[in-house]
Amino acid sequence: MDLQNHPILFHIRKNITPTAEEELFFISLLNSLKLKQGEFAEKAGEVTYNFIHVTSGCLMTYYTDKDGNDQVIQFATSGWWTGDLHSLTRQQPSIYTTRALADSEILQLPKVRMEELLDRHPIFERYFRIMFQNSLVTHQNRIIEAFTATAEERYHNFQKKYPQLEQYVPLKYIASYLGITPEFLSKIRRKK
Amino acid sequence: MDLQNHPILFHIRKNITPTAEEELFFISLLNSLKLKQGEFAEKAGEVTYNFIHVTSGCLMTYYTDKDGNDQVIQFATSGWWTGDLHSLTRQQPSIYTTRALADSEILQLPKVRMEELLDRHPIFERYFRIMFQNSLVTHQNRIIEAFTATAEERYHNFQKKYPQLEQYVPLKYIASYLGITPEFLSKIRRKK
DNA sequence: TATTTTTCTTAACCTAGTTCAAGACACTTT
DNA sequence: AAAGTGTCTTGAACTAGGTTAAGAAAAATA
Repeated sequence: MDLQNHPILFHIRKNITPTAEEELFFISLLNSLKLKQGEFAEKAGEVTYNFIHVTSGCLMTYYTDKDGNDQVIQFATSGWWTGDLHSLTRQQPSIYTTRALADSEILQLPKVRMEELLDRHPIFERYFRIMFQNSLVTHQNRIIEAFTATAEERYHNFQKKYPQLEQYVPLKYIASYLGITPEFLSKIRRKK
Repeated sequence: MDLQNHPILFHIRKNITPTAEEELFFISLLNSLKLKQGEFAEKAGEVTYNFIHVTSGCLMTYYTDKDGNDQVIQFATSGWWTGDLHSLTRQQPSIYTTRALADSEILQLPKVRMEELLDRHPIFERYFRIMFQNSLVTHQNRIIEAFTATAEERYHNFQKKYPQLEQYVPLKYIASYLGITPEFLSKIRRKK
């Protein structure tokens, strides 16, 4: 896809109005990448620190605990940002893994380049501030949901939020996202 | 407390380096307020949209669902920001309530003034971007914890994270924060 | 000091969700 | 077509945590 005319620019222009030069600089920092289903964009333990924008397809970001259990943090469909904020903030290896659930196109913004961007063109601070602020609302809602809704309610909310995902995402990842076992998700499905 | 020399300025200077004029302007937007234990800083349904910085004491922010159940989202001790991001972002009445758990001193930054601040002095975008980014890490950890840890583990993590809170926060709010009933928290406590 | 109100604990019973183990279904690959 | 592999379902037994209701302790008020 042509980077000079990439959909991400339209998203940016909804929130801020950079100059042509600033846009060009931003674009120059990005790695454009195609992932096949199952491929990794970022692996836990590595020190890559990319911030990732999903152009098309779908990625998931998950955390693996000491017992080897995966906990899916989020699904990122087109137009979303994802990545390991934790390691982006501190100087530590990534604790999350980001992986393609379908053939996907992504843009990678490496940590150091993001810092470069924000130092040189502080106008982008606003863009990321708004993005983080919105993301925080989503996360707060997820916390409320986790504590107050039943597994069945969470499942129906998931279906509303990601209408087409269920068709190609293996059930075990959906179950993980919902915080239940695959077996129990199977039982919920049967009831319908 | 003297606003010109307020601890919040030291926190700001750790992240950005505003001019004296910018600092003064920021300070001029803040309402300084003392709350007695039990008093409200923000009530659900109202249209105040304050962003709140806790100078001393402790506040909690909670969500009340249609059945009248409270879900505590976070405790904010000194140095923290809190408030209703949801209504801060959209033009809707607040869905969260923020209340003092102990006598507290706070700074209120009304939504419209925050916008004014960011428009006039974009350097503060960076300050809030960093703040939201850090907050997001905290929220992500809480989601992982909610789904992977047992109630007992969450309780012990809570004790580590907020060492002195348990002494003056009513058990029902701690239970709510942990996503369990007060009765079950009582059972967990007995085991020790 | 007595009284009322709120907070916390205990116990008996109940349920949402887990664990384990067996099959069923859908795929590739041969 | 057979055989192998991964994904999904089903069921029986179990456990973490909820519900209800009663009482104990503590704090507020008279």
